[in-house]
Amino acid sequence: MGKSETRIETARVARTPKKASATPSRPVRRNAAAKAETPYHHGALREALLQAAERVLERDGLSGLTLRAVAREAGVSHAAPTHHFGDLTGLLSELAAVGFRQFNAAMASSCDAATTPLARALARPKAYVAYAQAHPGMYGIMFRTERLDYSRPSLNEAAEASFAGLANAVGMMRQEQISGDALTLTQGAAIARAWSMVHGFTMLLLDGRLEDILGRLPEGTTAERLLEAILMAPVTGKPPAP
Amino acid sequence: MGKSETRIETARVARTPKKASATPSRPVRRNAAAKAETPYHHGALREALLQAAERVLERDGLSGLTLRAVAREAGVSHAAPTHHFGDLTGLLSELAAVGFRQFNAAMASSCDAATTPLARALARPKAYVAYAQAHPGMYGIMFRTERLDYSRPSLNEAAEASFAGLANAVGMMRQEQISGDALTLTQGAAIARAWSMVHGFTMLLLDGRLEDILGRLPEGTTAERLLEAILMAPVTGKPPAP
DNA sequence: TCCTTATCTTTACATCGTAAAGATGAAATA
DNA sequence: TATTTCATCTTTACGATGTAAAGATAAGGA
Repeated sequence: MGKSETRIETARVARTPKKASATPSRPVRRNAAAKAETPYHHGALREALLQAAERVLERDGLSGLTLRAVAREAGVSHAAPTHHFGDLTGLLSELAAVGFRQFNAAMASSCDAATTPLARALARPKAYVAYAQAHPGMYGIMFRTERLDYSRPSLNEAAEASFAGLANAVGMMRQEQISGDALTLTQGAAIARAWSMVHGFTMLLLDGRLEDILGRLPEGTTAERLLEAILMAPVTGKPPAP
Repeated sequence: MGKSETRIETARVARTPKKASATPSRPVRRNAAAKAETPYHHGALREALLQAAERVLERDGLSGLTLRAVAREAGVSHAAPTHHFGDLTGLLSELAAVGFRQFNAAMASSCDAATTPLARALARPKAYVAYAQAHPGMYGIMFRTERLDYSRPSLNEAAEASFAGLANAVGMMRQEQISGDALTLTQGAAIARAWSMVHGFTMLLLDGRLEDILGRLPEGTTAERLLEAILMAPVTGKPPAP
């Protein structure tokens, strides 16, 4: 077990196995993304591991994202991540924090680009779904993993910002001031409804469970168009009969 | 590895290790649920494994549901499930099918019990969330696992029935006849909106992400009350201003 | 009665997460 | 400058898991 492991795990740069340092010049290490911003040879491992994790996630999906695979991708030993993240939960949590920041940035820039009130109202949910479609693995880390530690400041802060942005957008759409403290039932329901709808739509879409509906719609109807119809209906359509 | 495994895995009835069958009477086996309905000693293993899986899931959660744990719970060797389910995916898929059948039955009986039109409209989504709250592990198997094989007839059929029930309920609420073949964009949007909302609400609720909202609501507001408010608003409330 | 075959057990192996001990070099201190 | 300290990384090890393959065992038909 240990033997075969060592044989496979060392698919890296062959870093001076014992002490035969024939090249006293800066030992290069880092097979990928080792341009010049890594000042010394050890300082940027944490960041490198997070980038490697993102790469592994996009390449091999959620089930391929293991501690050892990330270490392999970064060119370090399989136990190296332990010191920086402590745990698999730690790595996933920090990666989820990265995802939340990307996610928030994408929604913010999309909202800023909108001009008309209608576009402004649709920009955020459309950017939400678009991010999830573009980064399904990352969205899975953020919302599908049960193994996240929200007591970590970075994750807590990023997720909180995401929620605040949502609540703010809903409040603006309802032309109300959201007092960060208390909420009326109607306000809370509006926020929860918006979040539930877009989150549920995204999950069902990523899981392929909307294919059944999309296939029955008029030829060439895209998921984005369906989302628009979902969002527009409660505003312009007539309410369902009781 | 093999030694310690054998030592731990055999926490069962000590079934005639080699050939020293001192008791030629029916070897009892099955430490749990071995009343009299297991006719012989091998016939009902498939069913027994599914029940064991459900037990393990409720006791140890989603992460504790492993092939070996299920076999252990059923009192058989760790490779026994392979012949019946082929794979971990197979076991999870069959278990998800069981869950979908329970789920559909719960919603159907809840709908039948409703009398007023309003109660009839709220019964299905409330039963949806109630089932998920009562069986979070099972709901996770059904909707959170990426490892399901929908080509299996049992799972495909049960999930399809769930979708058909939803579409039918939405159609009845809109007082329309759903032609099983094609859908207008408005119809598809109504179905997708209903499903997205209740599914998203359930996921956020199970993940504890609504605690933030629930804590800001008037004292003692329960998740069920919030769900009611979400569902009622688009009917009775005024639409959000553009 | 014997043999075929489905069912279950043993054994084995690669992989994973995690812990603990050993090596290594950057930085602080003298 | 020489030495020590300590954070960082590697080795080694262990239990657990999924899965494959071979061996045992009993049921039912020949």
